[in-house]
Amino acid sequence: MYRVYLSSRYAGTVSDETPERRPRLNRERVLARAVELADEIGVDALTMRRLAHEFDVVPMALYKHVANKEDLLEGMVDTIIAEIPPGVAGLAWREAVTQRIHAARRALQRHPWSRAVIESRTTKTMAVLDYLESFTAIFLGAGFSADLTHHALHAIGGRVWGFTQELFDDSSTEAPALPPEVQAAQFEAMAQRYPSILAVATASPHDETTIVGRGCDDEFEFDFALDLLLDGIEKRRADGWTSARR
Amino acid sequence: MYRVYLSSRYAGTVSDETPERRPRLNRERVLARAVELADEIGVDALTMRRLAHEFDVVPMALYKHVANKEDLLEGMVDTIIAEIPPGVAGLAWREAVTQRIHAARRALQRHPWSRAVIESRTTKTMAVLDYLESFTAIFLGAGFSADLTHHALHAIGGRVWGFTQELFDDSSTEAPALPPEVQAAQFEAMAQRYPSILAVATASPHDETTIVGRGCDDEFEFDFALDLLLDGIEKRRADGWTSARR
DNA sequence: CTTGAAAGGTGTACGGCGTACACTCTGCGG
DNA sequence: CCGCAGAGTGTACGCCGTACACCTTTCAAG
Repeated sequence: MYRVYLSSRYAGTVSDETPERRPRLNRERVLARAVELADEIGVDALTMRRLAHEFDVVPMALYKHVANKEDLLEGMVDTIIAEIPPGVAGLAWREAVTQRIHAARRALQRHPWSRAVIESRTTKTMAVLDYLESFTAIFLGAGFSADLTHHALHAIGGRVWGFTQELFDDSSTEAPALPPEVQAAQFEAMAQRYPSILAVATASPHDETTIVGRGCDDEFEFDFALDLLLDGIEKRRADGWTSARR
Repeated sequence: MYRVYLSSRYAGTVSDETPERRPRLNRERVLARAVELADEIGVDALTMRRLAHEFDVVPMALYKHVANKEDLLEGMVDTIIAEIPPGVAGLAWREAVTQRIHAARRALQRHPWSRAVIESRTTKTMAVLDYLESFTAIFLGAGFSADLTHHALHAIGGRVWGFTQELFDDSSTEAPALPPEVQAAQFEAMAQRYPSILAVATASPHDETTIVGRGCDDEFEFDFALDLLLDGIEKRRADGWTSARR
């Protein structure tokens, strides 16, 4: 019985010479593996049991390193936010903002679950606040009033993380190859009921330079919207906008 | 035994005269009660079991009316989208868009869970597409190119529903009255580490016309951001913007 | 080297979830 | 009156997060 228990604590090797003891868990290793696992199987499939299994450990073992699942997710967010490279100094505010947002976007896009998790967390961790602080400082440092900065940040919203506020979820998996006559019928019904949507949806692949069949270019959509917002913010600032008389 | 089974199918009355048979369930009643219940207890607490309990019915009874929980949520979304009043005709495009968005916002704000549920659904229901069609038609009808309309819709994104892309969750419940010296210490630490955030966060209550202590005005933030976007869209259109050379 | 406490890992168990499946009962058109 | 489709029931399964008591390992102080 003692042997059995011990053997369960050794890694894959069956021979008991040079048993190669499995390293202990710690919060960092738990979080790092959780992030990887969420990347692989999706955050919904990430359960305490599944994660524990990755370490050949019983589920409750994780609770020595994270308080509960909420704490795990919070720690995962902190982990990936730490991957955002720091901003470069000496840029004009608009370049600084754009650069920072794109850096965040690149980092967080590696983890498709980040948007849902970040947005569903209500309490902000220090890592989050640090990023937001660096972001806010850009505006104030460029001479923006606290008032305008406040509203600008609200307007940019989740885009500070590089998130798009998606409307159509284009990344969805397509329906698996319906027979052509059914597809044609669907298209016809669509054209009848949703002529405007159809006109718009089929517009973008018509550009001669674009690869045919390609849907929307996320990056382009993102930059388009961000430019709109920054244009507006710049103009409000030049006009000396203030919210005082509201 | 027969009596027992029967009695369980009668409403509150104990006397068995004029037994007042409980009306049968149907999809509409299930969805309507689900919406109410989600409003009351939050969508996370809305479970098949809890909802069934509302009807004094066994959980599996619901499955005669909805395919599964996903279908339930989808139906709930359709139900509240149906509450959005139709647009009024004959407005200039910008007024039409603003009016439509505010109508959606008013309708959906009555259901705080709507944002999370709508955004986490990947497949669009007919009600969703109908709304989007009416929205798209405004732009095309005003002479926007399909190209610009496409990108404009992406830029507006979730704001077509009146959603704000929140950054700070101001609606969170405050920490329950810490001792004042702890609060002061926290404030001091905050001021040290997050000076910019603090400056911005405390800026808005300083307006002389605002009620002191009031946080951000959601409605104002929303309109501010929407104006920014519509300004930009209007300008792109006036400039004959096109995405061709990208 | 011994020891003892802190920290890491185990095992069992509970209550909750969505829902599959087989059933009983009800209402209604013939 | 019958029979049948559809409504509602009851039981059960496999997941989930995690409380609690326990055992084992580690490591610094004696």
